[in-house]
Amino acid sequence: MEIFLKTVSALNDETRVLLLRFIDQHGECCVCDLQNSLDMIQSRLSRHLKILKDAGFLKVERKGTWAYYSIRSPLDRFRLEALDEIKYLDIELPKFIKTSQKEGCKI
Amino acid sequence: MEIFLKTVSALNDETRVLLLRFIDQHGECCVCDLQNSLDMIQSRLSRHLKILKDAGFLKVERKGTWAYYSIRSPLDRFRLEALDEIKYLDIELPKFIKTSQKEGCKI
DNA sequence: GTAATATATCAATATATCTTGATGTTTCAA
DNA sequence: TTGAAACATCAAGATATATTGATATATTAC
Repeated sequence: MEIFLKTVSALNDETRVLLLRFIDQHGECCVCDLQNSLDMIQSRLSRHLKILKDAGFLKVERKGTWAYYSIRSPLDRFRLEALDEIKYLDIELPKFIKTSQKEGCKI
Repeated sequence: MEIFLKTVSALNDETRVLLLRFIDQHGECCVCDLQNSLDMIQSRLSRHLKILKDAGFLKVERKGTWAYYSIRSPLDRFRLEALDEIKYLDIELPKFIKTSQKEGCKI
């Protein structure tokens, strides 16, 4: 029950649904990319990423000071279905603004 | 997005997960049956049933003063998956105490 | 009509969650 | 080792949600 509720409560926020959709669409993103692309302040973003990670949707890989978040794989059936459901929501997806590695981030 | 969040937030509560599981298991239940079986006060129950109904999981049929709640059919894919996920949670399901119609309810 | 029963809704309080700005931590480069 | 960048976490306030007891509505029996 606990795990189910953690999974569901992670989905229960518009910001996180957008994050999932965005990362699912674009693949691996670092936090500063997400900050730029989604126009969110860093603490807010960090919090939501943690919630999605703890709920089993995302994984992180650290490279130096960067943290790259991507969809965890494999996902179990229910999480996959959720992701699929989100894919077909009518969300206006912001453009991916990639700053990391290109010219440094300096957010 | 709104509908998805409504669906998900309906799932985001232990009481409602139990309710869904119970009604899914036993079929049509009236509120007083649920009160007896799940040992919940009526206002609390009524509120949660309304949330589940508004989120598309349940339907109500009124017979006289009784309100019979059951799983809405057909359910879309995501709601079905959610219900299925709930079915395999390790929930201790209370016994169904049927009072309605047998000898009147008088809760 | 009146009373009683089943259910729904409201109001108040308690609890959880989200947002923001400030502060910590880690890594890298000079 | 010092400074800067990327990220995480904390504290405070704002907002949302859950619980309870009280009240409202609707239906039935008399």
